[in-house]
Amino acid sequence: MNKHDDDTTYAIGELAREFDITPRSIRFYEEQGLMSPSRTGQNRVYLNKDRVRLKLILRGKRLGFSLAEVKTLFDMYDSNPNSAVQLEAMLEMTEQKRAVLNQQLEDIQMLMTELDDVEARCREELAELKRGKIA
Amino acid sequence: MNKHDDDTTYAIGELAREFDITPRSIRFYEEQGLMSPSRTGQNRVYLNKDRVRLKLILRGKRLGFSLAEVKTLFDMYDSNPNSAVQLEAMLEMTEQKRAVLNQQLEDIQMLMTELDDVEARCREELAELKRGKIA
DNA sequence: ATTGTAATTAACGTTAACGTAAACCTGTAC
DNA sequence: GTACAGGTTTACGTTAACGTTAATTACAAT
Repeated sequence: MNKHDDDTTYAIGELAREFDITPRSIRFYEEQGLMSPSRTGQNRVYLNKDRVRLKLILRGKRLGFSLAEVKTLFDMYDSNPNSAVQLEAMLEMTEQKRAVLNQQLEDIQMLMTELDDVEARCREELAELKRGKIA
Repeated sequence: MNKHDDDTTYAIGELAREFDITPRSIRFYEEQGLMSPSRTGQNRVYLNKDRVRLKLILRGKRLGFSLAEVKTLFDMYDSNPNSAVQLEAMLEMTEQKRAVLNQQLEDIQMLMTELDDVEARCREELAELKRGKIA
């Protein structure tokens, strides 16, 4: 029996704490059509599949996907699971993100070099100040 | 004589086309205190130093810096480059940014790895589909 | 003189992803 | 029974970085 058994249920606050987000965010994801938990009376009850969905949403965000993009992927998966079309759409999206990340890497390298320059000039001027050359 | 000679001037539309942004954006950067081009009558005239600034702004954006953060950096660089206090403040700032950039590098590496995983699983499932194992 | 192109300021509109406040219900603890 | 800790809906507020008119100006060509 696993800790995250299939019939374990969660309140909204529990999930919020576990993933370090606010209940508001979770309700917002539902409002955007990304989750649809069941209810007990008026209270939301989350099953393990909902928890997994939430995890996927957050990972998507970390990967730089917007909620709308995540929803697109979910919808495709829900309507036609494991279809070649859906898988290829997914691949296309990851490729895109990869390109963005590569661009960012390049930019960071360049900025690092510039930081080196600025820093070097700073240190030089500081040294001259201390030698009293400018005072 | 370089193509981007020191006394070459640019109209706002030229810069916009060169960097593939709108004139509105350039005016907005000025409004935020990131640039201050000179004027001919009421028209903005950009020199090479302005062009360089714009380049830096856009690189900052690609790096995920907000315009406010870029402005902070500019202000530091512009203000009193000869005072020891300012120089050391600048050094501290660059060190901080360097730390942030290193963190971002790490994050990007991790995201890349995650993308690799997602992609690999996609390709596997696609392969199985094509072998007719699921059909 | 008119058309066209590029520039200007001013000011309201937009998007994403929630934050925040109000007013309410509800089960458990004391 | 009352306080409290959680849950609920509704709905307006927030931030960044521009977009999008509108109304006007100025110069260049036909």
